[in-house]
Amino acid sequence: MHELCLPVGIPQNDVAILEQIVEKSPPIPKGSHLFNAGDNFSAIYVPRSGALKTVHVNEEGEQAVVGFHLPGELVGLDGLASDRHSLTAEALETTSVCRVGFDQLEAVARKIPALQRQLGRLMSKEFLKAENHLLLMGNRTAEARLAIFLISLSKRFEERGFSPVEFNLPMSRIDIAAYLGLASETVSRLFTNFRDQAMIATEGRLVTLLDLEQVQNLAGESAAEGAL
Amino acid sequence: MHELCLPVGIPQNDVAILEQIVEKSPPIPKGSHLFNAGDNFSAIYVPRSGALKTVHVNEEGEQAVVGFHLPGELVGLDGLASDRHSLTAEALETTSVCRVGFDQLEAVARKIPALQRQLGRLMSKEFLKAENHLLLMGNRTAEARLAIFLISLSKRFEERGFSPVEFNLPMSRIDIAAYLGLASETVSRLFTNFRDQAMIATEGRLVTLLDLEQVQNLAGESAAEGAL
DNA sequence: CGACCACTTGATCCCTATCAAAAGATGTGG
DNA sequence: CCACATCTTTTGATAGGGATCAAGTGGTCG
Repeated sequence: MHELCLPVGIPQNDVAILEQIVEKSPPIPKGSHLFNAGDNFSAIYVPRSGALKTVHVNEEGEQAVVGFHLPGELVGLDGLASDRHSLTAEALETTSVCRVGFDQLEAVARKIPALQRQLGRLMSKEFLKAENHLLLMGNRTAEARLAIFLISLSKRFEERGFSPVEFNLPMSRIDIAAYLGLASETVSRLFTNFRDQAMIATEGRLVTLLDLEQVQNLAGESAAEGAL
Repeated sequence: MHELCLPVGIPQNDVAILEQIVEKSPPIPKGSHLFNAGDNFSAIYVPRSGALKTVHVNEEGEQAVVGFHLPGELVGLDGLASDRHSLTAEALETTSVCRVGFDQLEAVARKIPALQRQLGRLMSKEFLKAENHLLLMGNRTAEARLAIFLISLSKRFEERGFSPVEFNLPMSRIDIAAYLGLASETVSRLFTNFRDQAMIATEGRLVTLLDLEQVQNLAGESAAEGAL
């Protein structure tokens, strides 16, 4: 599915039509921006390889990470409400994306009711992600936040055919901290703790989950819920 | 606009059509549920009077407040992704709502492209609200959170033709705390502090903003952003 | 090779949760 | 209409989790 740059659950017979409006862009380098807050909203994107983060930068320059986007995951719907992006999307590593012009997508969707509904579902899913993120930030210990984060990543990698127990984090500790609402020092310390308890092994950004059950314990039952 | 049970920006000529699919339900009493997490998703709602909160109740029974919904504000889109509601909507006081069957809304939208786009915008706006809530919870002091909350409420009341400086909170301190990710004691103390500094006056749930500028200072510039 | 980040680890402090208790509210049934 | 039960709100005391400040190490890129 994500080879076709289409995130999820599109009926087979509609794929051909969609393929026509998908543009494959050249890879963008690490650190560069796919779009910036304030840019006109013209398209949604799906990474084919690499990874993105979406961030909100406030007036004081602090940046809050709103989401991470692995291959096959949607980016860019934040611009739909006002025709301008409210977030900035930045490549965490060299990343190639598929671009789907929104006007064209709407035109196609108008002809195919099933696709129209899928589009609505897709938006709603983005909403649920934000909601889950919210629940993560509200009233959980730093330990639980990181545990939930690791489990969420594990699931997402697994869904994409990668190992759920050993993966490379595309993002820095600083980004993780900004995503979880913590200080980067705290995140670093937690990784150390988890390692000392033999729950995980780390080597730089390579993470191995050694005792998944224990991680899930720390995460609470909430880990069973939807992927972040 | 909210007299017609339609939240925002619907072109005049489409209103007549929409009126046909809007059902006005009898008022529901305080504490009762408009829908529960797990319920089938069949409609979206707009309060005409009263107020609602949407909550996520986890396995341990703790409840996180995801949003408050004043008259004219949309409720229920959380169910779209999976055809089941992920949240519970509870009346904070006696509340009457308009119900818009989603199948019917989709059918109408299919005939009117402009409406289709509005619907997308509406969903995206819900997404932005969640995102703002997220930024609120991440890395802000309790003081700043409450200040932002008060300013957001002020704006929303103003948009509905009520006084922006004196209003009755429909929700308890406990609900506010659960929304802001704080303990209810902390919220109570903050109200006291704000009152002691002559920023606000309170009498139970009646709040008067005495020094809006100072409240905005505490909130940081972020208060200038979108309504929560 | 040097400058600049990312990361780790340590020490300290402060904000806010938690525990406790009392004083309003609110609502119910007799 | 009052009395009792229950919930909300306030205020106090205490403790702890995580932020902050600081310094050193390691990795990366120009």
